Amino acid sequence: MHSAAFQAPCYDLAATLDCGQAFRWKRFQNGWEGIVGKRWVYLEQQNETISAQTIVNAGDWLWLRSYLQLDAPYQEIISSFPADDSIKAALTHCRGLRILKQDPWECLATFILSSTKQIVQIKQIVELLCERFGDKIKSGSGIAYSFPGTEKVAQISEEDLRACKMGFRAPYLKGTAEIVAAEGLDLEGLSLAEARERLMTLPGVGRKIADCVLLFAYGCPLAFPVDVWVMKAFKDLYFKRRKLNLKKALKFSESYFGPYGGYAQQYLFHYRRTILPKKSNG
DNA sequence: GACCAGGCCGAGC
DNA sequence: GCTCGGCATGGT
Repeated sequence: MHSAAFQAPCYDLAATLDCGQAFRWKRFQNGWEGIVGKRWVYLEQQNETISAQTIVNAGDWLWLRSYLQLDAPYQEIISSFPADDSIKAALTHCRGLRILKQDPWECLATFILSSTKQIVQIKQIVELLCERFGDKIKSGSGIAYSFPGTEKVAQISEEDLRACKMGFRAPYLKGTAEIVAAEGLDLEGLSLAEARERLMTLPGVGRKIADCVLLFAYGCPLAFPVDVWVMKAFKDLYFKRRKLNLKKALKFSESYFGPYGGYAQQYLFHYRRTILPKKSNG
């Protein structure tokens, strides 16, 4: 076992790992187990410290610092939000919620699988895909599985993919895997709009999924995924007596929330999904 | 059983 | 440009 400890002030590890931006973390012992790249990792938080354990040599741990975004300018981020009552409430509800920096292919693939699925189901589909087609990895509880790469997924038959319960998303995943295996996924040097446009050429990838990938894997803090929960949050909090459609929501998302809008999005998403539904779901 | 889920795509206006 | 139905499957 290899261990390390990291200072992590204002970091809510549980909220961050379980808020629906990543789908492979599981509660384990007093913390969380997951796979980052080809490594199994156990994470545990105690106050302002996050401790980590791996089975294989963890090297300099920079891969984990990057994944957890431990060096993100958190105070700068949250103080850049508009100071309205809705943002304040969302911040109070989940202070310390962070945005991870995931592997681009895994993020892209899992969000292709996410459309019109509940988060618990997305996790099940991803787990099946990894168990059947990922590489075996030693874990703290026995065996875990890596996320299968583009070449691997491109080789799987649509039938076998559907058997992982992904339904109509199977040809999208396979098609995107084929393209990314051949062409890569390098968005270096592209503007946000160009990167989004490029991602949206892939099968099964529209505006929402493109923005998820840009926010959760490429570190673009202006990407702002608008999904059903964000629409509900906007209606409840910002468009109470006004009509709202997707186009208006996108315009509002781009103009109102500032340079770290994507972070604000995640706070509103988590707030609306975990607190407000108990009051009303319309 | 009805309704909905971190949507996208193609057809028809 | 827009709206709308279809798409698989399982949770609530």
